[in-house]
Amino acid sequence: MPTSEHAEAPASSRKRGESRSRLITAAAQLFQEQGYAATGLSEILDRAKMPKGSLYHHFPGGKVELGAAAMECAGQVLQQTLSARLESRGSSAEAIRAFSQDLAGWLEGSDFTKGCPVATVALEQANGEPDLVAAIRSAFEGVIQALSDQLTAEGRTPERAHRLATFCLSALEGALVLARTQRSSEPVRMAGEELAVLISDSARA
Amino acid sequence: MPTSEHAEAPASSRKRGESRSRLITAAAQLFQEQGYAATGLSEILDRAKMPKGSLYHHFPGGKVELGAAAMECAGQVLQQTLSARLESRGSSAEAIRAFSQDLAGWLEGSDFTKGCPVATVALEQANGEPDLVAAIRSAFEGVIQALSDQLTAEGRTPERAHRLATFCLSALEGALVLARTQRSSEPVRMAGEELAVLISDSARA
DNA sequence: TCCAAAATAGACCGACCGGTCTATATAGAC
DNA sequence: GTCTATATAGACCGGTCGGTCTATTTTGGA
Repeated sequence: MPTSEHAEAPASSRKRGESRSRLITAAAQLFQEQGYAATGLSEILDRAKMPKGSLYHHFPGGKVELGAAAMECAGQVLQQTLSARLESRGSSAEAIRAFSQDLAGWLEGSDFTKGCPVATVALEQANGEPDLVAAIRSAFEGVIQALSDQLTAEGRTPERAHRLATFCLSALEGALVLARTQRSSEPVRMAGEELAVLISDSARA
Repeated sequence: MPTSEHAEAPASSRKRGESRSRLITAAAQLFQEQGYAATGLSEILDRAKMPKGSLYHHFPGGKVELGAAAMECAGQVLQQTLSARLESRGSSAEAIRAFSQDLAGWLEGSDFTKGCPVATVALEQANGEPDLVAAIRSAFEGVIQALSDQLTAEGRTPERAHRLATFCLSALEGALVLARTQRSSEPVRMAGEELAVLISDSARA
């Protein structure tokens, strides 16, 4: 155990942060696999190996607050994965191709239990808890923005870039829906290919 | 057993069919709006104005059986709407454009409570009840097949047609997810436009 | 008309839901 | 060491869940 933890973050927040993030991770996984309503607090607590008291200590707002945190976290993972691809590959077309392979890998690696961590809750809560909707909206927005920025940097107009980025996310999200029901990552790989071609073509235009 | 059974549509099935379909319709609407797990039987019964006894009379398998019937019904609606567009418009590109406008209209007309009647349940039950998964899979398959047939008739190879049809459905499904969270039908209209262009281009190739 | 099947009606059940509450343990500040 | 957050721990609550069960009403064929 390190002797000094002071620096900028108070030492007392170390364990606090760890417990919080364990809860968020467990919740995000379960919501991703089976949705928000179908996931009971007891299930989350089991996976996080925590008592109920801790949950309501870290998230006084209960399930909704935890859900919002989980959506925010999931959105960041999505966005960071995409951003990493945008940096490592030069073009957005290649980044989308790689990103779709990431998604396909997630599907296969989880036996098709894990698609988009946000979409399941997005659909069932679209007209539900405002806090959840807000977190979900900003998660999607972040992904679109990241892609849109790159598309703009490649010479497209901001309007066209935003359209294209939204379309890419649409296609990948939908492909994840089909992929999970078909238990095949083919729709996602297909979508990645089609989008890469589309983006390349639109660059030439 | 009596030897009756005559004809194929006995009068006794009129009211029976009506009750069944009222339940299916109510269930399909609620599942579409808020998902399978979040919808209680009492809520379905309220909307259908039926007692619980009737539900278990028509659907001895309970919620799962009703859910499967609702998904099947919803899939047919989706497929018939698309098929109608495929017939009325000559080309698949125009049909997709019109179909996406249908979807956008559904969204706006319901204040964004109604997106794809199948997708919500598809995500939350992807690794859940097998009967539901089967109904959902065949619903999607029917839509893809209808579109794929038209694309093939227009001269594409069956493989290419199937790829393209899957991609179209992916893009529209994903667009519906974004549209509901953004409370705007723009993503759907955009997707329709992009797909129409894509299909037209692929015809020239 | 009469009757069995079909359909409606809803009370009732155990299980589990999200949430509250009190009690205990742990750790950093002084 | 002592004191006070902070965090862990889990019993407990009212409500609702899906599902079962027993009546009663309706209905169409004989």
